[in-house]
Amino acid sequence: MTKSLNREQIIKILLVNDIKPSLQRISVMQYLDSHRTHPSVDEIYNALSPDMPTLSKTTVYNVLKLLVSKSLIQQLTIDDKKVLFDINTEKHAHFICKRCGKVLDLAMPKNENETYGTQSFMLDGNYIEETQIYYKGICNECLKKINN
Amino acid sequence: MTKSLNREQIIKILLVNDIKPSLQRISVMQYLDSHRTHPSVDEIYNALSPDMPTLSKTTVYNVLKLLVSKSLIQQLTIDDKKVLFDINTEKHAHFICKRCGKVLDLAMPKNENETYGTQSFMLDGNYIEETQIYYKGICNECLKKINN
DNA sequence: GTACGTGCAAAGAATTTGCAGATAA
DNA sequence: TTATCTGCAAATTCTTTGCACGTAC
Repeated sequence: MTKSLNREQIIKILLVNDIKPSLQRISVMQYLDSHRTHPSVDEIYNALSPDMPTLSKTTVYNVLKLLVSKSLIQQLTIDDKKVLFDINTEKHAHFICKRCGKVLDLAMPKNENETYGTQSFMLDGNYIEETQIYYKGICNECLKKINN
Repeated sequence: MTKSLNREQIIKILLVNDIKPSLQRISVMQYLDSHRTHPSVDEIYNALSPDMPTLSKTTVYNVLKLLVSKSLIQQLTIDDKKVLFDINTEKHAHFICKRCGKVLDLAMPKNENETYGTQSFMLDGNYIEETQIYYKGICNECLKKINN
């Protein structure tokens, strides 16, 4: 379904959004595109660091902030310990397992898709730019473990 | 609509939930009941501290954690700077203004109420205990300011 | 007296800031 | 050159932990 973006496609996306395609920015985008696991700043930094020895965490913070401001990626606050990131594609809800901490993508509830995701709309006089649905509970796998 | 709870009612709620009604716990509950503004730990501490000089922030953290674990209050992670708390029991969505940081209650989107709020249900094999909807954008008042 | 509750001080973790050097148009 | 981008170190903020004292049944 979702196909990984190649380097050229990522550069194009950055350019279209008025972002200079530095190596660091391309790398963060590429990482988020190929790892749909809602990584934290730390995970992204630790993953990229080996191949980019001079990379600093500050830069990862800077890049992520920039990408969020351009709506290329989404910031998730579902985990109260750390902020997570998700490359913006199709609208979906997020589920966090209270036991193992894993974050999963789930479909948006039915009959709501028209108002959810990244498009903007007015609600009670407020301008809504973003909608996030967070589910919290116990995941499939943890349920099995508990029953054993 | 929503009526403020008196001290006796709060004590009863705590007792029913197997919580010893200490002065600190009553005070935090009472504060959350009478201030439906989604306060942070700091705001609660700063508000109660003058009348309870020995109160410590650790205790506020402890009390809030306990109340959340008993589902008497809800923890909101809509603001990526700090965790917020809400005693409001009726199902509703939350909106945060990206400009002024204010958090407002908004109605749940239509045709969804049956699955949202605090009741549990299964979804894709996962056990959902909690559902939160977060809207982010620019509030009514900030929109007016911008247009001036 | 035993278990529980509270609160101080310290530790820990996540994020931001200030600034200097590197890079690119 | 002139802006922007990067990254180190330090600072800041939020939250948790360890532990000792207090309190209640």
